[in-house]
Amino acid sequence: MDVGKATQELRARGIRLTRQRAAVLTALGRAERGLGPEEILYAARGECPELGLTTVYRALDLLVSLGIARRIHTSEGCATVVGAKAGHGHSVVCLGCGRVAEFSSCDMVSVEKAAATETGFKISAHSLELAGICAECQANGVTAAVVLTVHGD
Amino acid sequence: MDVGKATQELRARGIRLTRQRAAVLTALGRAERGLGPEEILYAARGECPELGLTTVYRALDLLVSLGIARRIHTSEGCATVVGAKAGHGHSVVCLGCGRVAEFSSCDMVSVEKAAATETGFKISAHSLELAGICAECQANGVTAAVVLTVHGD
DNA sequence: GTGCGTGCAAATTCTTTGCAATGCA
DNA sequence: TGCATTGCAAAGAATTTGCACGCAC
Repeated sequence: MDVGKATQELRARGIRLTRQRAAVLTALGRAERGLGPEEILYAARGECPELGLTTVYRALDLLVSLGIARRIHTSEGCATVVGAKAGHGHSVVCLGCGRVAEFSSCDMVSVEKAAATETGFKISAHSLELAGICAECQANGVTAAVVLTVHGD
Repeated sequence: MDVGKATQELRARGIRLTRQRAAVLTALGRAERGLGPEEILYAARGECPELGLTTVYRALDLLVSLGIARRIHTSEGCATVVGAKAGHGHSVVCLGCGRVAEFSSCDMVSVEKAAATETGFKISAHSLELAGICAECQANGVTAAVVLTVHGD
């Protein structure tokens, strides 16, 4: 996530950039993994010690609704949040270390067409999340899914 | 979901088929939408009046872990459960009426390859959910997303 | 009969809300 | 300065756990 871009986005929408929100943005920007509310609180307090958990919840709702952050869904829960690149994108979660990366090249046309044929639905949106082993864990020989598994298949 | 197949699956694994579990299975089998724990409780009490909410939670955990049911993730929450067809499959949620259908033809090879190239991850699993308008809602001219939106994009 | 499974109630989380005080624009 | 935003504490939801009893196998 690009913190600079994100703050611009807030300003552009006339939303106040408070110290609290800046701290949450910084925490999300620094994290390589998805973070839960408590983790964000802890991480962001380095920059803004008086930050409260309530504010973290409110800031996350805001950032997610603006598309600046994205929720990810793991078997550990669905409250985890990562910073998002601009534009359409999806997450890949590392099954070894929990690291989250993003990718944007999701050509779902053929899959959506197949699903439409099979179900009779007119498809208009997709929610996609991949899981695997990140480059670093591959290098370290980590192969097993230890920490996280994605929901569904 | 095929309730008969599901009960066989339980027996095959040596798991007791109690009246409570049977009632939950029936409720899931009858529903065309995803159901939350309370809804399942209510629906299943027709068949098993003394059923408790705790048991519903426990039964759902069991069924999901066996792949007999699947959780779906909407903006309304992530506790919703549908019965699953056997084998690998994904859900399509109707944005008009909430109905859930399943499809199995998900050829993610090219998408996963693209993601692997972009992120350096070795992809091993995917979690996919589609949203759109079901055939019936299309026929009724329902076009807008009223009730549900999927998380993410 | 033997345990696994259950229901209830209580305990834990997790998340949201009310409201006075604060601080960004 | 004005009003959005915050922090705290308290309310509310959602989910889990402990334990004695009941029932499927």
